[in-house]
Amino acid sequence: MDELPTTPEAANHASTETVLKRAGIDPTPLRLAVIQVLAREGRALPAGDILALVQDQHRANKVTLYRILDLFVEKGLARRHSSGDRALRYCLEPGSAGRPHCHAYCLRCGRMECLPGVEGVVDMAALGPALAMEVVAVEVRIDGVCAACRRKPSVPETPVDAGSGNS
Amino acid sequence: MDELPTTPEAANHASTETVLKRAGIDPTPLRLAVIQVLAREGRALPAGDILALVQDQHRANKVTLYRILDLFVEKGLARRHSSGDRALRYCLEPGSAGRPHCHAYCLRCGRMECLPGVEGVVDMAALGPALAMEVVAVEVRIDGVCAACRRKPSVPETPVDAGSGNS
DNA sequence: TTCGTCGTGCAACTTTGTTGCATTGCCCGT
DNA sequence: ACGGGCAATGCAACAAAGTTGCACGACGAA
Repeated sequence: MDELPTTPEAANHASTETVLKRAGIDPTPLRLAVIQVLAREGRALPAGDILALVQDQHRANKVTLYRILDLFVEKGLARRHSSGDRALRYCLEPGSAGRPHCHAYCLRCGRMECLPGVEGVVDMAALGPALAMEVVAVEVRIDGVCAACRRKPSVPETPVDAGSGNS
Repeated sequence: MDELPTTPEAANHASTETVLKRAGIDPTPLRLAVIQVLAREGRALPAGDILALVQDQHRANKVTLYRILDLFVEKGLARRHSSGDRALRYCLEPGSAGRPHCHAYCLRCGRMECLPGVEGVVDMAALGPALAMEVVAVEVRIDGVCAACRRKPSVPETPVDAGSGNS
């Protein structure tokens, strides 16, 4: 299947090329590299990280990367999300199109994992009355400390906001 | 009452000064101006907007503003949120401390309104299995077009991201 | 061939936020 | 009153993320 699975073995040239073509995107080497990085990582990455990973194989410019990411977002292949830090993050739409998903952001290591879809998680009716809005998207982000980081000796590394001089 | 109500008439000097003191913050003129702007607006504002509003009354420097906002966040008076655009936004904790709330972000005019608390809106259990995380905060943002903007003739001004929606 | 378009690159720029350091004013102990 | 220290603020320079303008090469169509 070429439904953009995010498992590593699926991040091969053939399937990603098909995905690009079906989205109406010319599958250039750089675009293939970008989508393969996104598929391989399977989580929301800041553009800088994507660039670094792509540059492992290709000479690539950040402007071109931003343009490719914009194109992916515009064509519905990828999604742009805000994390707790300053950089926007990009991830593939896992599974079929248009199904938004939540994210888990680790305040300590900065990883942002994709979680299942937002349906059944957010009760839109619960905020319906206050929400006289035509809803386009729902962004849900869980901030916390991931399992891997909790196992670590908890070095206070001031990831986003922590100990900036308490009192 | 000095519980940080966000109604305009409550954004007076006396109540905000009390709020600051009770949070252990020395109520300087600038800090009072900042918290009064936040209380008066009652929504999540980017630092740039806050600075502009504060500067209507005070000479103020952006560095000082950022430090004041950091202090408010650290003391639990205000919250920092990411909007669809690049700037972080700040709003007061409406009501009592520690109760997080959702936001509605208008893609057209950029206003970000505060909505009721997140309890009852996000079903944490629904993503519990996938979430081996110590949860620190939950950020919920509804992106869409607010009622006021829908009534307008809909100038296509591509404010942040428009067409990035569902497929 | 020539033209136009597309993909990419480079440099310069903008926006947002941060850091380092100086200045001011207040409190406190003497 | 005096002087030291500290908290609050300001200024300038910096830093990171992202954007804009323009150039250049490849490639297909006329």
